Amino acid sequence: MTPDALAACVRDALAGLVSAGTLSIDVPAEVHIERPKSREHGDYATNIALALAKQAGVAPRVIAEQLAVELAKTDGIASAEVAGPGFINITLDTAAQGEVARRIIEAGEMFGHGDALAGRSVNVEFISANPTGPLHLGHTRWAAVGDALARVLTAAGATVAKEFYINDRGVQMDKFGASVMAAAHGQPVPEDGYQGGYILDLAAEIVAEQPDLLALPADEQMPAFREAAYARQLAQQQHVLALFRTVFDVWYSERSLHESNAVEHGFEKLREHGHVYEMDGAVWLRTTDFDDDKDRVLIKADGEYTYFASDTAYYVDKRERGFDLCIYLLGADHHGYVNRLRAVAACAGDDMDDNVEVLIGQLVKITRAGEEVKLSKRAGTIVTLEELVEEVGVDAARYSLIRYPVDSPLTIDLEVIKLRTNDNPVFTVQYAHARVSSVLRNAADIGIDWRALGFDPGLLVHERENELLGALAEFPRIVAGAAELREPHRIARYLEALASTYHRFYDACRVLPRGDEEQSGEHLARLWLCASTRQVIANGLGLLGVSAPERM
RNA sequence: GCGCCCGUAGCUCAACGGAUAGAGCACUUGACUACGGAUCAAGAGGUUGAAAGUUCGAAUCUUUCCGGGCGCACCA
Repeated sequence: MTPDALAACVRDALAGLVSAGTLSIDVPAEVHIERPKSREHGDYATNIALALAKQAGVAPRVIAEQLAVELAKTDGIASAEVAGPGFINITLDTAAQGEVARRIIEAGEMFGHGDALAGRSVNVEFISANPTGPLHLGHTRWAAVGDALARVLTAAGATVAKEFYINDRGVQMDKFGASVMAAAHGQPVPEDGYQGGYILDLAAEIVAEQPDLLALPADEQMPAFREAAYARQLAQQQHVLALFRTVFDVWYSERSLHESNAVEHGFEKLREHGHVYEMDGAVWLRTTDFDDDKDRVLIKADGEYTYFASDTAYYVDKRERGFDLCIYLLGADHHGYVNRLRAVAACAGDDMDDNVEVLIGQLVKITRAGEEVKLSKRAGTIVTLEELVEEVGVDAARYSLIRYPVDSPLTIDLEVIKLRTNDNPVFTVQYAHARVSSVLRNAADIGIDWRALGFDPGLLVHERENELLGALAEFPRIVAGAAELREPHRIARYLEALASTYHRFYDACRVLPRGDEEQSGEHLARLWLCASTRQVIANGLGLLGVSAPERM
């Protein structure tokens, strides 16, 4: 019996009361089933009687009493009791609870997957940095969270594409080119250029491979250096992200948007919907029709398209490529874009609540043993994605960035996430996986083929077994919730609780026969419980892009 | 000035309007003839920034303050 199945039982019981005339309500589509914090409150609890009291015009406890009687008759439910103001505390039959282990093993890697977002085609755009330098910490939070979000949405049934928009057009690119060119000539980079040491490295690489660039006429030389440096810097970003296990399905060049006339096309599309007008020699989009605080210019008085025009065209292009939900992950310094991006969707004739979502992530602060690491481009103390991975490893970096909700500012201590102790939650979770793997290895070594032998779920009667089964049964709901709320950190928090629950079980319940002890049904049932725990931890870590080691 | 986000244990942070606000670390005290002790058990630690409101019930929703972060281009 899973929480979802139990919710269906509660709905059936309500429908029964309604048709019998004892209750006068509309049977709700959703019944909230929760796992009580206190074990004294049974395996599951529901507040449905409290929620329905007003509509029914009856005291919540009265509804609860009637419903509890019905529920207690249901197969798989051992008891249903009314508590407090009208909660119903439900205890399952041991066997009904234990069946969860079988379902997990049968579903394998698919356990936790659902169909809540089936049929949705989702574009998740994140990072989208200029190709003018290395990816830094601000990008890194999204590299981890965006990738995990895409995995979670996929698990919820959506078709997902991860997309990186390359800002490869405009004055920043020219400054980048000019900086590299200056460095190649051994000159100081321009005042408003890019200062980092990587510029010198890029210049040296390019000169070594293409020395003839230095001899080009002045007006051809900067573009030549710009293009050579662009290619190398983009490749470097792609390489680093691949190491970080964040692999994009689409790298979309802003230039290509202009070269394919998509900007004109997007502009025409907006014009068709009637939100475009001219004023002071410029062409504007009336985004104030849809909650933006001011209208935005599409074409400047000098006839040039604005960057905003690219954004609108890019949105139209995504929709025409078949995505019905465009998710943008932006840093807090871009929160002013939220309303205008939503307005763009509305101006293009879309539903700004359904076709577009903008998630804002707060900034990341780095400390080392409690001391803040100042991030300064000029002083060269920027922490790059590559450096973070070199220092703490991919697993610790990804996990540490994912386990916090993105709407609060985050402080990460480099010393802490390197620790291989409980200070560092990623190791707690990975250790639990390694520990359970070890038990299963030992079982195989002494010749127990648990999978072939099967098990009796009714034997899992220990309190710690019950806790663990309950925690495992939660996983599909956790995944669905993380997808619906776009909050992958829920997976991490769940895994930490599951790891802790497993350790408590392990401490109290001997799994394998000792010495010359006979192998019993209890041993087998516990092995199935272990195997299903390993499966769920592995599935959860997989959603975060973190490895699940068999040994550590 | 206008707008968005945040404020929870000493620290880093959880908690889709639910029951006694929870974890980890740090602190105190226990459990090792160990299926991986990288573990477990127990204790202490809180006026959820403040005040009012909404309701059976508020850290969560509303309003007003206080404090912190970020943003308000015919830049990209």
